[in-house]
Amino acid sequence: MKAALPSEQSLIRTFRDRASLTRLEIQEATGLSRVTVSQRIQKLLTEKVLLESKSTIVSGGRKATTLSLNPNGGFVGIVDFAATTFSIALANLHGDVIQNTTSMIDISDGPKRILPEVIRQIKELYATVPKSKRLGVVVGVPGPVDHIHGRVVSPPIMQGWDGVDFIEVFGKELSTPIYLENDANLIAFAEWKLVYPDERDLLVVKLGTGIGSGIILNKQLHRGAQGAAGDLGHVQLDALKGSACRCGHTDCVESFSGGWALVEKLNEMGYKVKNTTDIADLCRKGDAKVIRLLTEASSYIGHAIADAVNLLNPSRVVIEGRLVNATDLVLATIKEVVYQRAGALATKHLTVVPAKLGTDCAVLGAAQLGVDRFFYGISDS
Amino acid sequence: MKAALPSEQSLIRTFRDRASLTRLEIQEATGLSRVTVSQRIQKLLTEKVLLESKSTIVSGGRKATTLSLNPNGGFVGIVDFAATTFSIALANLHGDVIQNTTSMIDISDGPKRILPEVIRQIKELYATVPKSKRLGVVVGVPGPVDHIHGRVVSPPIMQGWDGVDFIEVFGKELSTPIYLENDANLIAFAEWKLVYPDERDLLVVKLGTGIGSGIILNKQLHRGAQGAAGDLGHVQLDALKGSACRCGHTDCVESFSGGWALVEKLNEMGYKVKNTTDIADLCRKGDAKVIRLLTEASSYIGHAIADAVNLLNPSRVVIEGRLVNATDLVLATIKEVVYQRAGALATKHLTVVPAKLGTDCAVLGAAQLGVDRFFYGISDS
DNA sequence: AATCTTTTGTAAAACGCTTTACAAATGATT
DNA sequence: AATCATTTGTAAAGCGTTTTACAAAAGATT
Repeated sequence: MKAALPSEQSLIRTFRDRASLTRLEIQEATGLSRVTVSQRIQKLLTEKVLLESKSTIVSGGRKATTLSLNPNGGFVGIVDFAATTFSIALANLHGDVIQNTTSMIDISDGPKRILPEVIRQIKELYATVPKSKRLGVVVGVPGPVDHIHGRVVSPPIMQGWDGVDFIEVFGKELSTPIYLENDANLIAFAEWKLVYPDERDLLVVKLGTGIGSGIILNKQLHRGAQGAAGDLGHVQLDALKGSACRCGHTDCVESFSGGWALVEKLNEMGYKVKNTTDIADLCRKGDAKVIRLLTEASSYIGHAIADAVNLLNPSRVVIEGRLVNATDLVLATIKEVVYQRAGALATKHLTVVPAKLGTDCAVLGAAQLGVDRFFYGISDS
Repeated sequence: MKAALPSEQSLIRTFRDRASLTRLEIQEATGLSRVTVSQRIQKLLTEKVLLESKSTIVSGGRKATTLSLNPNGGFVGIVDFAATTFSIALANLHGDVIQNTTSMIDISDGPKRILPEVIRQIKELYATVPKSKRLGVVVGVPGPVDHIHGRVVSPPIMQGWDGVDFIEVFGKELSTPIYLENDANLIAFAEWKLVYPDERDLLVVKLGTGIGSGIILNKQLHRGAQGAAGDLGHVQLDALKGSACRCGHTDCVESFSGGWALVEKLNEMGYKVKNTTDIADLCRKGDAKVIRLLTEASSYIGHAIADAVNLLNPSRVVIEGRLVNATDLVLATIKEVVYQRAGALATKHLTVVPAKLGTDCAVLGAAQLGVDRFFYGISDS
């Protein structure tokens, strides 16, 4: 395949932000001349990269024909690991997830027992897309990712996975580009691209078994020098004196407010809970003790977020997690603490909202990330 | 003046990073063809935008002629406000500060008493550069900057300056573009461009009367949604219970570790100190009590930096301020706390160093910022 | 001094895109 | 049905750039 013309590239790229466009809108968006746009579109239509459809735009003159990207022009494979599940999915160029199967696992069983089945499934799914339309596979993992070496680094909930070279393993099996990404970043990416695409500086906090965050700054995912950015859960608070965290430190926010810590505490208090879903259920039943604990936990989370707001001054903070919807007090407490502790200027126009997307958020984010690769090439997004 | 060709733009832009280049190097850097480079350079040489000089590069063949940007092709005016001084300076296209006069003031005297003299001085200096070579004036202020409206917003040490429209005021007087910038950002920009130009993610902490920081992320200055990013000084620590900060909150790092707080504390302890210079002198004399206080202050600063490192995962942290050089214990304590409290992955390749540039750092940063505007146009840097 | 290597200049052809100009399509308005 | 507004197509000329090809300059090496 010969290299595409620069005009063709930028023309296609305009379809990243808007699903359908008229020729005129493409002219404005790309800055290309009418002639060039006309020529390129004709070519792309015969190649079936673009599709034509009559629009309904009434403008007093000839109706503009609307163009949209053929969603079947390319597909992204998705492998998303979580603590207790993994998902194998497929997305098209619109970022629509057109296939998605989730299987239960215990991730701490380690790669030797889990990887073969994962590889079998993704191989089977990815084989269904024609070779020329394979854009790559995005792999999401619940731990810090070293992007240079393509592996997870000392991930607290992925015991036995330290140093596994995902890019090597999946790349060899699938012979396609592999993009490894931390799941908090995937969630942030999803909320950004699908819900708040115009936001420039966005902080997405993930409250789950662990506590993490994905950071969008200047319309880019910020990963940090080692891919460890966004580690909100291990901000240390003196108020938590002596509280041991699974990360090896003490006094981390997560050591009190992380899902695993709450489960531990509640079991000590005589409850029988296994995970955050159980805790959420107790909240919904109105259990005062549980709600009190969760409120205290929220206030510590608020501390960490307030620090982040002081430092980054985002325009919006999104809070994701099952517990956010368990009781209004979680979000209310976080908001209260953030507005109280962070600086006046940084909080003046700050919005703190719950996440809009649901449980498949990470898969959606992976789809968006994979699609981005198609539009913008190998570069970072 | 007609619009410059795109090739000319990108050709000139290569001189932002390297002072002198051969034609071959320019070809590689721009990706332009030899012919175009040849033609454009000839034009730029006759226009005296570029200067030619024999190089000493020995390569076994004809020696390459080295080209450099004529530093007198444009000039940046600089106004830098600090708590007790203001500087009026002029820089050329190399970013060299070729004029710099500093005057003593008390910034809390307010704009009505201070601005007239500042305007008189910058007007006089800026008038010395020919109209066609005026690139604009960079104004540095010790407070948060609202970039949209061009004013400082509730600056703690700039009493009476809240809401002053710097862009309006200086713009009208000088009829030239005005760029308003927070001084911590200027310092960060200077350390980045002049000392660590290859660093992608850099945190520069400024320890002075107040405590602030400038953040370089993804090779860009991160200002935040309201220009309030980098507010490290008002991270709140529970360990400082009840300590009142001048920002109106309590328990801020600055309320203990800021220069003003240390001065207060030492005076209460019976010392007679006016500013951080006095404190530094006491440290150098080996006063154990002062050193102990400063060490404790450093540990709190370390807490705030550790949080920032967890969140941003920069590859380097630079600490600026008079007190850093007062005793080795400041940097040592900060390092110790950061490495202990921040995550293992984020600190594994982290370097914490004292600032290389001296007291004129902000002016140097303003020069670099102004020069950037020349190279990259109106866009952010 | 002759040769080699590397840098630089120049001219001609080709390419991608823009500009300009004219024309046609298509639906709304009168 | 005639007119108008808007969108779209096409052809020709021009501009900036690249590619190709040939040549010259200038210092190092032999």
